[in-house]
Amino acid sequence: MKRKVDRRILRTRRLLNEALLALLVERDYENITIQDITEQADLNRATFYLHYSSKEELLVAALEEQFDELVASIEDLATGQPIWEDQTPELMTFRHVAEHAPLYKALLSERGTGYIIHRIIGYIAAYGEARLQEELPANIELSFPATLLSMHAAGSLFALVSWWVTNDMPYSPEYMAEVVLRMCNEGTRALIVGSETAVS
Amino acid sequence: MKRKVDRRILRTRRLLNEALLALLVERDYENITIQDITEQADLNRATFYLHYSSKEELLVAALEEQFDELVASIEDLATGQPIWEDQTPELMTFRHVAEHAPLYKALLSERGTGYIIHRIIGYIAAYGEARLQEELPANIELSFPATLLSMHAAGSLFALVSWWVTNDMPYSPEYMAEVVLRMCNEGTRALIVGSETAVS
DNA sequence: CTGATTTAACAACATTGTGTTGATTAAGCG
DNA sequence: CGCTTAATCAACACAATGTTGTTAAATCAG
Repeated sequence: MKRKVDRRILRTRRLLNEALLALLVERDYENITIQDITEQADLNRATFYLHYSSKEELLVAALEEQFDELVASIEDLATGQPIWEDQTPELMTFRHVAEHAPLYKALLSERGTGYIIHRIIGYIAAYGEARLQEELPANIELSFPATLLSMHAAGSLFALVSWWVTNDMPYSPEYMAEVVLRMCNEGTRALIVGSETAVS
Repeated sequence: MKRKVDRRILRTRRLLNEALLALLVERDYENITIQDITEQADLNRATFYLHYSSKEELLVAALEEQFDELVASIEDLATGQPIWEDQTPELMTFRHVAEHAPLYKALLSERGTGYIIHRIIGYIAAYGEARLQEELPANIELSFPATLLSMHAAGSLFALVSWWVTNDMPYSPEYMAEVVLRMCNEGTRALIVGSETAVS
């Protein structure tokens, strides 16, 4: 049943994997060619195509390995003894990203894969932040930086719009807008200091 | 001050713009070459380089035009008479996306520019949804689909992590995790039907 | 351990896209 | 009208792609 995987295959995939991650740190993803990867890994370029059909496929494989490592450490938390009680998955995530900062920075920053996505989310966030500063009266202040709040809302809106249009718009625009508004507004309310409920 | 732009320049840019958007609907962004674009626009390939230095630059220009159209319609709302009171920017956004569905679907779907981003957000959302179903007792139900809630949280987490690592981690992981948790949890609480506060 | 079989790795190939050049044509501007 | 400059065209060297058939190495049966 469980056929032994050829040692060469494992070795080659690992080499390609490491080569891509190494190159990602020092160069934009878009500017990394398959030639570069195989050259870095000291493999023939044709060998690449025996394992992956595109750069994207390799990147996904490499990333999933990274994520699985993160998820595994989170799962360990669930089963094992919690060292500190405040070790939430969210905190683990930020710690994990900090640990592999060069990689994630290369991957998520301006000139990486998500160039356009970044622009879109940034565009939404900038608009939201401007609107926030207009609408917030002077006597109300936020307990968190407005930028974080804007990024939160922009990310949520982007993800939901993206999911919605990709899945052929299974709900009406009105319904989706209501969901976004309620989720973001309730979250926002928690961060406002000095609102009328606080003046008890 | 305001020098008149040569009519030929405007014409060429508009043609390139339209050509790219037209091609985006029927082909993946990655598989569209500059040759294709100029061919579709009936322009010489060298002409492209007189205006843009890369495909990405053209795409950004084309998208910003789209967005500006959306923002303009929102701004109209703010100054003009509101036809219906419930026309929020969020609703306008979903309507705008629905109107240009083929373009946005091509742009945001699996095989578009944001292939990797999509995978990452999807990965986070799937994990979150699984965790949600585990932790939610049977007697508590959501007033919205769990998938929407997961996408909301995943989008928020992604945007914040992305912003954080891109800006060289200006806050501690602990602080960031607290922000994410509070914003998302408060939003989530609003969507839960049957929690103890509701059983008054 | 050994030979037969499988298949990964390789070198070489034709093809396609890129980015730039310099000379020519033609459209817009005052 | 004449000046300016955008667009065209042909040609270029270069880089990356994806696919050949061949060679070498790992696996497995006996």
